[in-house]
Amino acid sequence: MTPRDEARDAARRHLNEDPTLSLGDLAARMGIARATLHRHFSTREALLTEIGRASLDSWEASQHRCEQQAAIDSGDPGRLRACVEAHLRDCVVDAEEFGFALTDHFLSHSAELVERAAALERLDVALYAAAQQAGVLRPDLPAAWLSHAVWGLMLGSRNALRGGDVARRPLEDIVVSTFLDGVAAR
Amino acid sequence: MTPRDEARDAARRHLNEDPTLSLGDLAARMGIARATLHRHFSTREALLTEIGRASLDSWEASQHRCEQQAAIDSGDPGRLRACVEAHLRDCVVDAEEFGFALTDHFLSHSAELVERAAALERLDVALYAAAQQAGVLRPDLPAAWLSHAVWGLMLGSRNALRGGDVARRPLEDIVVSTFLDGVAAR
DNA sequence: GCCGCGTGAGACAGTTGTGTCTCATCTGCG
DNA sequence: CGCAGATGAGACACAACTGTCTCACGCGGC
Repeated sequence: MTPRDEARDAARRHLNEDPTLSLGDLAARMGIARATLHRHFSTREALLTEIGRASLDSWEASQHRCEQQAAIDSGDPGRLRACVEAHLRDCVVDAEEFGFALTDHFLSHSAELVERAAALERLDVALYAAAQQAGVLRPDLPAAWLSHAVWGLMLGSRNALRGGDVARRPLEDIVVSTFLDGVAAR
Repeated sequence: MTPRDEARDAARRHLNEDPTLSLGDLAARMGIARATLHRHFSTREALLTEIGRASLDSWEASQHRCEQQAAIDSGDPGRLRACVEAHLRDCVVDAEEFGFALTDHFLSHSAELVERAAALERLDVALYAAAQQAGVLRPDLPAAWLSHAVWGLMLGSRNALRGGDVARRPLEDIVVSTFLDGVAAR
């Protein structure tokens, strides 16, 4: 972990708290001089891009960890179901750590990041589609919608956590169960 | 509809497209002079607050329209279920029209709006809790979480729509069904 | 025609954030 | 000790946005 990476992670944590922080305020909270921040990241955009990359790295790592592509190729229902659930749990963690990036205006206009995110999202959609094919997920919903729903639930889980409305420990189960089973009584 | 209200709605539409618009760009897109915009709304905050109020008005109107308080008091499962569903559909419409307000940094820091939103949310949470009590919704999830989940699905539905991944017409059914029934095959 | 009102256009100053630069200080190492 | 590299502190210019002001124009009512 280079000093630059450490600075990036510290900046991410503080920006996750308050995305409106100016570089001056951010450096102050990080306990370093603004000049030092500029030495690591020449511009604000460079810093945000770096954080965005780290966020996509984490997303991609989750896809690899649950062997998403292999699960898709296998078509095995059990494997697909496990993959969906594991990925969902990772998403909750990412939402907690990178949440602000999900709605940041700059990040959602950076061509590089948008393109890479789109590629990762395509694999997620492929996973959902394969799970539908295998009878794991309902076939009557657009696979792309499932991806948007997960994204929304990520934001919701982050807010629930920050608002103190749901404890951290049961959160993942709650999100997974809400997504898969719905909230209606049966 | 006063000229001020018309200006507010026009501004809302354009800010919904691009929340980063400066007042100069916003006025240009509205086809009026920046000075005229300032005559209607003395500051940017005044404009945003006004839009935020309109958004909360719409939320409140939805609660009245489906007689939310009466449904809660009645404890009638059929009524509660209808109320939850109707409210959810209204939320999808609001997300489409006011979506940017859901993640706007200023709006989520305005004491007036935050307080009023909290009051409206309390009634929503009461609805969900009553629906749980009546056996309409699962009792094992925190009622506050249901409110966060709806909020997240609103954002997700807005994104799905803007991304062209889901058509407008089936969207409400999709959101309602995802929320209530979940996405797992059965 | 004349006047009042709202509007467009543009100038203006103030504020804030940003990026660059300089200089003093500190720290680790030879 | 002497030095190289990194850091903190602060000055500086620049850009963007904002809020205020003035002035000219056009349009409607009297």
